[in-house]
Amino acid sequence: MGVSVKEVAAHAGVSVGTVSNVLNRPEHVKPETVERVRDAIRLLGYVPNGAARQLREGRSRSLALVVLDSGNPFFTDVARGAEDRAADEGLSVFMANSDDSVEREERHLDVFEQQRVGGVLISPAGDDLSRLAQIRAHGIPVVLVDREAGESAFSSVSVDDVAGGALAARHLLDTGRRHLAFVGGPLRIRQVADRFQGASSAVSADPTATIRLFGADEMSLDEGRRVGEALVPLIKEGRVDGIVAANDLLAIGIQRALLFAADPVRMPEDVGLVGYDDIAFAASAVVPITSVRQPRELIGSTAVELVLEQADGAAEPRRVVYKPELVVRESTVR
Amino acid sequence: MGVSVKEVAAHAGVSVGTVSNVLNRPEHVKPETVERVRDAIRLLGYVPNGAARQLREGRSRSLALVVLDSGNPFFTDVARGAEDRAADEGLSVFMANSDDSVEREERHLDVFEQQRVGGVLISPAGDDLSRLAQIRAHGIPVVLVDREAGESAFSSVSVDDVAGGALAARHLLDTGRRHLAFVGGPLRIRQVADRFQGASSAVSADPTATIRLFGADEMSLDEGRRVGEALVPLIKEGRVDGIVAANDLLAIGIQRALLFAADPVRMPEDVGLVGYDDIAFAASAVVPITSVRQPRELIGSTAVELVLEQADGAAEPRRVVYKPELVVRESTVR
DNA sequence: CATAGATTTTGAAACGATTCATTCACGGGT
DNA sequence: ACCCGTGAATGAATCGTTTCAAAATCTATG
Repeated sequence: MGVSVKEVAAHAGVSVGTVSNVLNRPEHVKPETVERVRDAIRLLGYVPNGAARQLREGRSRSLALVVLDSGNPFFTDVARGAEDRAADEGLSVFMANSDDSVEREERHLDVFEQQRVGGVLISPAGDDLSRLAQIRAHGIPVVLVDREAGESAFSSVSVDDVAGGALAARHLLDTGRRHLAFVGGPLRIRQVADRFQGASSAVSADPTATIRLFGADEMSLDEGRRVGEALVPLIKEGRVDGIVAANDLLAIGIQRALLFAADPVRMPEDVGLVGYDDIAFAASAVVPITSVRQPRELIGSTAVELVLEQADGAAEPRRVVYKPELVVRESTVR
Repeated sequence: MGVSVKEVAAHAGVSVGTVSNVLNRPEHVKPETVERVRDAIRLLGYVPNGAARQLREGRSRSLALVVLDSGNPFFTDVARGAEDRAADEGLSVFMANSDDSVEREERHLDVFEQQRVGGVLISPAGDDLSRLAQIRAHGIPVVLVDREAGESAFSSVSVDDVAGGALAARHLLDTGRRHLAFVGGPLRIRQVADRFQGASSAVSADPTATIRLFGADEMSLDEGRRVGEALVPLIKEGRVDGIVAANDLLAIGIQRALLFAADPVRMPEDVGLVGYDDIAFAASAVVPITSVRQPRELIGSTAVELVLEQADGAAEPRRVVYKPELVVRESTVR
């Protein structure tokens, strides 16, 4: 069926060892021979068998990336960053989508573990990291993405959501707002809780300012619209003049509700709005929305970095935490 | 380093062959022995080495899915359909993103070919299918997704864009509109050209109706807004009363421009709007947008089906073409 | 021209699972 | 007591690569 080194070797009149050397250490082979072997490879259409190579080498030339939602641009960008960094190293990245399901995640991890991938970058679906500990115990480096390692001794790359929440709130205060609303939920999602905490602490630093939590059942457009409708009268009465949304979908929903109310709210005059994540839709909303941006590609490339660290030399696990950044648009200033 | 069948066999007091049988054909092994071997596996934390298995078996238990844009919900859903169907077969799916770049695609295909995946599902980036022909020549089934095979003898799964365009236009005509605008471009994208052609032919069947093409440089929100602004006066003058957008991003941009014009256009009263793809944002637009939906998960599962056909028994390549479906919302009827 | 040293090339062993022809064990029938 | 059949278990051969000690070849030098 397939063409193997053996055929190539025969065709080029050399030994299999030499073919392998041409493939992996051409500088140790006489240029003339390299030429001859390469010709044979081309002629026969030889493609090395990854399984055999991997079996011999013990570890594979690829990394696994398991994300919660492959449709989320956040993860798309993380993936891009990871792939680019991995390519520098001659590694490839297999991406898998757990879709927030623990079983799907489990299935993918099984495959990757059997495949003996060189490392796993994962944004875990549940709270149980024991499976990951197992994988690491089998010698495969694991790096948590967008989640701090906490007690567990994993390397991790994450973004400081407390700082992000503070950034958003402080910007609203700095632009003259005094009574903020934080929209987000459910609070059991750590990211949401952290962002709220950050916003709260920024507000409490200013005795003239207040903040109030408006719970959301999910982080969606429609939920944003629902909450937005409830906010309209409060804004009209001057009891809310700034809104921090826990993500951009909520923010967009909120904006729609405000702008399309029977008696529309003006933005940024009557109220300032800050979203979170800086998705593409935030920039092209009716009134472009100020948003907190996470260094997405950087997260991906750093994650690969940490996997590599763990791989060669069992370095100490490291936890990298990036600071988010504010992208100011017309929803808060003109 | 790793635990292999050998250790498991030793620990359970059986031969390696028996361990393998427990893994693959437990019904041929005495229940008592199965038990003993399973205990040993659990105790030692044995994980089969996929590379070794694959080397011996010749082909891998996984499929590759290469998409143009992993952020596009279309492909996310295709992937889900493919994964589910593959899981039924005990196969896993590795997803890779070519990001519309021929080199990225090339890199991924190299890896997959070396990995000897069981099949490749791909939405190719360029027009050159020779690399894919090569892969197939090496015994790996290839199925084109969202692109017809044309001359080439590949299996393919696609959706009839001509029918989709016709569906959109006819719906506008059926709801009383007479003068349509088709917004989309560039026309070298086959999908766009087909949709336009379908819309045109539907219109030409009705002598009282007209259709006019409004070119777009890209299929984005902002471009939609730009074209939308140009459409406002035409609608006001009654020279356009129905719009077919080549995708939902354009449609959303157009809607924004119309609703936020100095003298806003009413929808659906003054104009009807139909988008294409039925992305989530279409349903939650300010005025929810009627859209043409493609059977996305079905496309994925069918693609896997076709790969399997090609794999066992070298069946004739098949081309499956699905009909799209119209999802009616408030942008065309109240 | 002999030889040490450097450069190339060789080919067998190893990686870990599956396969399959062969051997083993155990009853039942005569 | 013997033979046969059936179900269970064995283990050597195999897949395609990489590695590395050893062999072969070449180069420079005395």
